[in-house]
Amino acid sequence: MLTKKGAATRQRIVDAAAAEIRERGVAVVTLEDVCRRSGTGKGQLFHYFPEGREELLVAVAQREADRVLEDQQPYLGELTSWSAWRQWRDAVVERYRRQGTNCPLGALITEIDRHTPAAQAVTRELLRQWQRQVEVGIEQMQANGHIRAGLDAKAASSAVLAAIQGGVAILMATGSSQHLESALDFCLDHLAAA
Amino acid sequence: MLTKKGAATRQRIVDAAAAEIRERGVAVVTLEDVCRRSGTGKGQLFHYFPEGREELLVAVAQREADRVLEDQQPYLGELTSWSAWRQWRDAVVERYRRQGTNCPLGALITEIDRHTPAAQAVTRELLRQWQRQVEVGIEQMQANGHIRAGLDAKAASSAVLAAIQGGVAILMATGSSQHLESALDFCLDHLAAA
DNA sequence: AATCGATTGTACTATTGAGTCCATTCCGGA
DNA sequence: TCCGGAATGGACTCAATAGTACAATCGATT
Repeated sequence: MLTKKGAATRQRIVDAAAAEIRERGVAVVTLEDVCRRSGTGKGQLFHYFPEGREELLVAVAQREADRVLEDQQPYLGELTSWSAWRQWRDAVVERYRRQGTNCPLGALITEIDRHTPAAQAVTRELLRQWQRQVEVGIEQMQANGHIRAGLDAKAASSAVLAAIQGGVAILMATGSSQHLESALDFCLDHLAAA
Repeated sequence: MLTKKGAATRQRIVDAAAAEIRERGVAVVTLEDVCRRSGTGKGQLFHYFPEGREELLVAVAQREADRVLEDQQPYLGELTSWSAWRQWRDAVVERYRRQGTNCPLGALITEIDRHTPAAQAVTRELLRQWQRQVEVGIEQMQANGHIRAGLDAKAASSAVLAAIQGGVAILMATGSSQHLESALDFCLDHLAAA
């Protein structure tokens, strides 16, 4: 029901849509743009995404969400020393700096979240996994005595996630990574003081 | 060139557009929806917003931006004691909780910022004023000895703004204000420790 | 009252873009 | 080789909506 060739075409469509959206914004990208860029036609697009545009956008959102976590590895998974935390911090800043003032995922969310529970699920799952990994990092630092054991790791990881999201949001709006850097440093300072 | 009656009509249009967008999302609101709700016609709309949809959206964004700061008063302007900071914190949480999972301003920004410098300016000006008021609050707390003088007020206010923005973003995505609260508490803790 | 610009209502146009249809081609297995 | 489902391409439909045209009305000023 889905040959190797078909899977490849489907992937080309998602890639093309993701690229178009990153470059020009979700609101202005049409299905024809996606077809042109992927070298396919409406036939294929609706063959692989029977629900049409919405279904394609969810697939793109999922792909972008996966990339977010991938781009933070291996640092995010190994937060066992202050130097590892700093490397992770730099990786996050660098990743979003490169992305510039476009936030494909953010734009997708504000556009489709309200209508499609599937898209909401993508967002929540991303946040959940991301925060969980930060939380594990904090617990490891507590285990080896670098952070006071009394600190609420869950609350602290919530704050770290919020700091990143906000820093990124401001980066999108202003083009400057200064807030993101200040916010992360502020969090690391407070963790180190604990 | 703009009578009292005309100004009132123009305002009705902006109000109607803002309400529709808050309730249903910017992507799905049409100019006819706005006309119907404001009791006007296309004629008026294009009379008062000759550039059409874009110009109207910028006006709505400006209005929403103004509300953001208004809703934090009088607390934001009087951050001279820890109890004032806590009241402000509660006002921010309450304000965004009420707004729920809709972020009219955020949605407007992701939809129109790329194309219209005017919209970018609205965002930046809001952030600038907001952060400046927080910074003043920190400086006041330093002046009366509640915060260590060595703290970099500009960096700290950047972090506070990012914490709020991120907390709000996560509130939009998940419906829970937990991250916003944790992030603000985390910031206040760190300020108090300084 | 006469005038003139501001204001208002509505019918109309032009475009765009999502989604459909269907004929054709490809390709792996019997 | 033949078959059937998967894959492909593109022309076509149809609805929605931004924006225009224009005639009618208001209301302040003289």
